[in-house]
Amino acid sequence: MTGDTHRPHTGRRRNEAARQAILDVAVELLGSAGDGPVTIDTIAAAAGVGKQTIYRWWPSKGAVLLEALAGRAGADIPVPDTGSLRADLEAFLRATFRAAGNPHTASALRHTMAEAQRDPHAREPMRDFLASRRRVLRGLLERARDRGEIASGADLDLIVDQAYGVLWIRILNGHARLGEAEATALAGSLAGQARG
Amino acid sequence: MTGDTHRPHTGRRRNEAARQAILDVAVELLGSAGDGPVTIDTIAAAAGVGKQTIYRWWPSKGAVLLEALAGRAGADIPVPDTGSLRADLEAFLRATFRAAGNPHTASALRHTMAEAQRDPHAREPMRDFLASRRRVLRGLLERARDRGEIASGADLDLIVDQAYGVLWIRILNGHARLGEAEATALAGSLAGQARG
DNA sequence: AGTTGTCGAGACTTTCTGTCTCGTCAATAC
DNA sequence: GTATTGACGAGACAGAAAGTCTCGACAACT
Repeated sequence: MTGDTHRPHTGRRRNEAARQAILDVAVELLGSAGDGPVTIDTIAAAAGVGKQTIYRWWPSKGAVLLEALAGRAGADIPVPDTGSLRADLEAFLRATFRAAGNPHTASALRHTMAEAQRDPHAREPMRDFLASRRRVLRGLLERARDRGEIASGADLDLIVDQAYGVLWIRILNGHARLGEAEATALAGSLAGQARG
Repeated sequence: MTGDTHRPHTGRRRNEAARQAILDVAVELLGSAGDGPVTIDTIAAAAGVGKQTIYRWWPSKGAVLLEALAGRAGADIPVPDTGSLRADLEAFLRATFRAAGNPHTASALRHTMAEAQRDPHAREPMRDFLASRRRVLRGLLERARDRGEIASGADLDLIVDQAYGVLWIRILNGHARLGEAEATALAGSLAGQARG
């Protein structure tokens, strides 16, 4: 990720402060844009930046939004390793659901997922982002499997998708709450399912 | 649903053939629009209809797409009632995953879900559509609970969301297959979870 | 001092949504 | 049987937003 150009690179250097300001503003707008859409002009204006500066470094709006999201979401989610599947699952899902239940975060997730459906440049970053989140949960399950708490033939990816599936469908459709109580119930279900 | 106006209603009547043509074309375009977006002009042109005819009967593009989707999806999904939770779940999820795994249907579902995130007029129809699908699965679970196959205190809505959550996150993110094998595995997991 | 490439700013093009207008046509009222 | 009413197809129009292009200014390297 750290830029090491092989050529000496003449000319003015990229303004990292502007780059960070763009991402900061994108996260901010994504979180507080329940009503209107997040536009490039709004981002540029709020970041004190020209539009071309954005398009010089990202191929599309969706790419900016995805990088902004990936830089934040998941930052505050611990990776528990207590030695108990049930306890690990509960801690992880409670933290995850609490974060995703926050209206700002939920708004950001909704907007970015919608953007990823229409912007090809956002599809792969979104896949990468979700893959990184899934990987953490899968690692937790693998440790439980190594301890013998999960049958060795169990489909861990299916368990992972059940957990994040509940999260995403509730964020996108908003038909049910997404809080710690739901996380605890889900942890119990999944742990029981894995055991059987 | 059948229109019974109280006033005699003078003037030319609504063209039901045009209405149906619009919905047919919308479904068709939703399924085959992997690349570009589905636009109002395209729908109007393909249906041989003026744009205003669309906006006279639907408040927005999203409303058209949602009504088109709701009219088709779920039409071919049986509601099994074999007396066995495991068998019912497997039959239902296999049919559901097979339908959703079809590229045309998957494309339609992705587009509509994205549209529902940005178009307020599409949010409620989408909620209604998903609620109707969830209701079928929940009914299946309730029958199993009445038979004693599921603990009476179990959170049926959570089980429902685990099933549809897997479906939606895989449709939207495309990181894993969505076929009958996956449906069978999921049915086994959920049935085992409910039993415990 | 000259070259190169970024900077903020903003005009511009393109695409799409949703509105408005027009002349036409069908169903009811008189 | 003619007038009224309102939907019809067609398409011009306005507004929003993405993404491109150009400008003069500025910073880093030769």
